[in-house]
Amino acid sequence: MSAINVVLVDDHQLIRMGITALLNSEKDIKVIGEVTSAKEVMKKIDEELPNVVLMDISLDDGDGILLTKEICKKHKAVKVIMLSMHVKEDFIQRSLKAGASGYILKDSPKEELIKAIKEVASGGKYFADEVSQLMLASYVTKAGDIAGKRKKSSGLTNREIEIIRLLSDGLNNLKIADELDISHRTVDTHRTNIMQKVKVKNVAELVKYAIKNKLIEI
Amino acid sequence: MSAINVVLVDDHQLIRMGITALLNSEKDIKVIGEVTSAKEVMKKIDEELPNVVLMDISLDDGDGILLTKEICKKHKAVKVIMLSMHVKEDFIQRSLKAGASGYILKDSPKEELIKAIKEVASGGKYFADEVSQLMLASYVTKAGDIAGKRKKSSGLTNREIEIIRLLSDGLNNLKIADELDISHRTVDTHRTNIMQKVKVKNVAELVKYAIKNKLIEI
DNA sequence: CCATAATTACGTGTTATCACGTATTTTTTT
DNA sequence: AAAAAAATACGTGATAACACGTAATTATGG
Repeated sequence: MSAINVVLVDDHQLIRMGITALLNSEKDIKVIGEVTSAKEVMKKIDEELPNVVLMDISLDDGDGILLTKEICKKHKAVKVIMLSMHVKEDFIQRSLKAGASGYILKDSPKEELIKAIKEVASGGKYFADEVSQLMLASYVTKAGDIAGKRKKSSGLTNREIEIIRLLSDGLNNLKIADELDISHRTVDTHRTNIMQKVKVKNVAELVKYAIKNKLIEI
Repeated sequence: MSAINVVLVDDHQLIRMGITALLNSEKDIKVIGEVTSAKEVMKKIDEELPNVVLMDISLDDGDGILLTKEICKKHKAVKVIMLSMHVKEDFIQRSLKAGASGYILKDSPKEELIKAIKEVASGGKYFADEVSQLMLASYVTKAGDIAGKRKKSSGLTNREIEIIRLLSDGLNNLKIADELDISHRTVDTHRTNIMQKVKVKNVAELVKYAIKNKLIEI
């Protein structure tokens, strides 16, 4: 069989080198491209059309999850595995929703990474043990519905939280509208409602609110 | 000249592989040992007596800073460079106090790591640009003198940092102008320069930058 | 004392934000 | 099925942000 072609997206040089070194020792896997910033991702994917993308979830200049969504929408055959530092329920959910086929941790043993790539390349899914465990626990309690909990504590709706995240990532109304496939006027409405609800009066304060309440990571 | 002997302390497999791969391409530097957990560190250092220790600041089963303190006390000739994921002021301060000779980030370019090792091995000190910048910003307000030592790090001016803080607090140009007793057009100029310097394109990203670099607290 | 950096300030124009609204459709809950 | 909540969308208008500039004063370091 031919080797699995992998494109690596991570802004951490050491991580990139580590993964490349690790994967190069596998003869069935070939790293055909490395991307260091969000804005170069789509171009690279379009060019290389890899079998698997290893996607860092937190890029300096963007959001790995949004990129994943884009990739999955555009190229159905390209499978994405998220690479994350921590086990965060929220991130896992959003990643899956975006279309990721796997979720592993940066301190996973090398065997796990290789297994994940092979599994995903052949159409399957793979999640790190810690992640599977969390998903199971979450499923058992209430079918993974953390939204309900947050609703009570903050009064924000899911959509509003989604928009806070995008706003905090520096997207303007038009780009958010584009992302969510709604009118920019709707985004404006959400924004107004959000500002009122969390009692802030501009984006700067909203970003701080989002960080404080762990809606986003920095 | 003989090679610089390095011992690597990090519990992340990918990071260890990355660094080793990177350093192996340098003929003046030799990785003579890798340690994955805190409790093995001292034994390894005692045995190998390396020139430089690359120390992950956050180990699963211990504290890289405490280990650094121990190493520096016991072996004056062994220099320690901290490896950190983020720019955290208190980590930097504690590391310096513990006796570290350098502080670099895991997403530093490879040249920086090599430069740091060589500099430190020859008795000097080395800090990543982002770290120097923070030290500058932080100590300039206090009585510190470190500002003068590494000032050429392409950083922000005092006024610009002041304005970032006010922007991040949610003040608009007019209020900042009022606060600082200058024209709002001047604030606009500062804002433009800041955005260009830190390479962000709106307030949301600027706030995150400020938090990341500890210019403000949340 | 001279060069450079820092701080100050303004002109002009485009685009985005924010603050009021109103209002329909869809989803969820009771 | 009815009520409530959430998500959708638009009108209008004032204000602010952002992107180009240019350019004159301070400080400050060599």
